[in-house]
Amino acid sequence: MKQNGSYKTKQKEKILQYLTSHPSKHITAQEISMHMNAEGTPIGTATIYRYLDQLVTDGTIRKYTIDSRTGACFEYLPHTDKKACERHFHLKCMQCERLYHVTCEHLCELELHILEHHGFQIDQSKTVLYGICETCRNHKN
Amino acid sequence: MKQNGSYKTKQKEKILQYLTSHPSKHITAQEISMHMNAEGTPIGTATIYRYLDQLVTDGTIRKYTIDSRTGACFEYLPHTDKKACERHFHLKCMQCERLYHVTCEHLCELELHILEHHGFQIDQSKTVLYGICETCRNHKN
DNA sequence: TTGCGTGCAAAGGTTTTGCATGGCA
DNA sequence: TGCCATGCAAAACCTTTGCACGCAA
Repeated sequence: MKQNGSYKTKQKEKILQYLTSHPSKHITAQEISMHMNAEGTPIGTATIYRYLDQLVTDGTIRKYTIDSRTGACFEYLPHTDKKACERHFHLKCMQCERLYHVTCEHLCELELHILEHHGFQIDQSKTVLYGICETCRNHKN
Repeated sequence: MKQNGSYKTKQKEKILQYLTSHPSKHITAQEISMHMNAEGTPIGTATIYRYLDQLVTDGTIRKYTIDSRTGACFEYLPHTDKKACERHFHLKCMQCERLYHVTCEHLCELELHILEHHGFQIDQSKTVLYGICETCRNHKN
């Protein structure tokens, strides 16, 4: 019987603290590494990746890749109340990095449609729609 | 005055031909390489990446990165008309990790609705809907 | 003590770069 | 003939893995 994440360590605490103190922000493994070096408490790369993997698995953070050149990004999901986020979708602005919570019947219809016509059951808590928000589009050019 | 892509070569022709013959399909640089090997006309990795970069820049193909583990994917955009609703969304099964491509007017309507009523312009290339696919739900205990 | 966690180094993979050669115009 | 394009190899990356040691419980 293998149980991951059963031990509490200083490394995990520091990494999670860094992630939670920057909610809705893109953070790479490299940034975490450099931050820890700057703090005088370096953490091995392997440890960082292993712990990030655990956090992704248990849903604490989300992993995505905008560009393969810069590598994967990780982002803390600030909603502790998972139920509160069950009934709405998330819109993430790629420019200002703000996260919008949208509750809309269109989205519920969409979910139903995809389930009925495409056989796919969407997990709203894991799904983020990426794009550009109104504010950023207005400020453009 | 530097001008990229000013020369027409056999390598470029073969790569573009392969991409256009598989519209709406995700193709990795590695797949192109292997395909060319199988065809008896191998093309250097660097050449493939350099040309793909050009095609992304001029908008002929689109670059996706669903998973940093497998690297970037490229996809031919069959329609130059941007307002055509022929693009598609991605459904990623969290269980079998398969990626589904869905072209559906409901999704296009959704995109339009979110733009008009929520002021948010979705970037389909970055957006992945997570959930469980039909096959995995049927196989569930 | 038990067994997970950590760090180091090495390996594995994708993508980029330098440089000489090849090929289009 | 000019250059850009190509190919090879090496480099530069990000990420994973193996192994011995450290540390939480």
